[in-house]
Amino acid sequence: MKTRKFTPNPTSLDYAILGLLQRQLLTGYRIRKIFETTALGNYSSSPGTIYPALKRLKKLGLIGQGEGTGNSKKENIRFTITPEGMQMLVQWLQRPLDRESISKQMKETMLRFVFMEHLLTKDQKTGFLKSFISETREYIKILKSNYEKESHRMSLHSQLALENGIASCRTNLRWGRKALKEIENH
Amino acid sequence: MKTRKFTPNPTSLDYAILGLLQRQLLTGYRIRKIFETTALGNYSSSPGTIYPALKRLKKLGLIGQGEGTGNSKKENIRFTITPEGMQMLVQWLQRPLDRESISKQMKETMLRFVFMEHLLTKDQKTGFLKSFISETREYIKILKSNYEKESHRMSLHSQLALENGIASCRTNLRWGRKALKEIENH
DNA sequence: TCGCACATGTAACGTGTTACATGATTCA
DNA sequence: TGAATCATGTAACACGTTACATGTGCGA
Repeated sequence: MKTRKFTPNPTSLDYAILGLLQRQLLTGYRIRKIFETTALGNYSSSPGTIYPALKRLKKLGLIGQGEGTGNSKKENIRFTITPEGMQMLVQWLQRPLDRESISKQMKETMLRFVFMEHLLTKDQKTGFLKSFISETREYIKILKSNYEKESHRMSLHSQLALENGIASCRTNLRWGRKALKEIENH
Repeated sequence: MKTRKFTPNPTSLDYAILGLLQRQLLTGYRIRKIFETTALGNYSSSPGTIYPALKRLKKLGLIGQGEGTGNSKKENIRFTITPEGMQMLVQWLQRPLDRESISKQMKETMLRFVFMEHLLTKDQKTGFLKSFISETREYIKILKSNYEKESHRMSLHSQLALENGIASCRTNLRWGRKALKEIENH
């Protein structure tokens, strides 16, 4: 619903790829396998998704080809992130958190949290978490007042669903506080 | 990643619309407003999403036009769900829960939970929750063993992200047990 | 040598997003 | 009368999904 520019911004998937490439050189296939098998792999691993994404990232100059250290054709470890790609990634990581980030885009938010570890300063990271905490607290308030005002009018299942939403946010809030502590003590 | 038929199945959005229409007659605009304002509104409310969706649901015979009780042009309360639409909706509600439902598609799963209230039998509803509970428990086990095996190799932020995932699942598990109790006692 | 995992791609298709357009009704 | 909201739509575009195609290298 946000007004975005028509010139297409990188997708969440694009950032996920950049984030992976920031730490290690990978082939398209490796990236697919990571999305397929790991917990972060919230994204599709199908070739029809990954290869076109790599293509457009390359066209935008955000990634480049690292020449295969190529004895066999196998380990042609391929893609590298470019300085421009790095800049893009960091910009994404630095975006302020809003309501959507914690209500509808928690997975993307967690991804940002993971990727920022080696790319942002300690202050930026604790700032991120503090903002996460306050936004979440705020959101819980809204959900709760909503619950109190409407629950008598809501059906049982709707009530329970809303309770689930509130409980999830509370869990996130606790997690945020814990994470903040751990990061503050190095 | 599931092998789906090429003939397009209804989207999650389509089911959301059917679910709303099951309880009340609504105009396209009303539906948009619901998606825009309510907690369930995980879906886009833009006209470019809703009106084409309504069009295709109508073409599939899943919804129909209720003639406006039309004094003014305003409240031409429009769309109704057809028997075929009802059948589709119920089939969706009855789908067995799998790992994806509780790991990646929690919002859709909650939506199903809300819509099944008046459409499934008590046994079906408790069955749904029992299945939800056991799938979630199973998934937590996997995440935990993953954590124990890998955490020493993982970076701090990755560890914390995984902890968030586990905590979320635990919250869902607790919620499931609570919901089950409430539904079992009428 | 048979099959499987590795590895990369592409074409067709449907859907959501953005952006723009139009007109009616309500209310200040 | 003019602004805001109600109400419906469409065109261009980009993206993900499905399905198919192709070829290499390795181990049984």
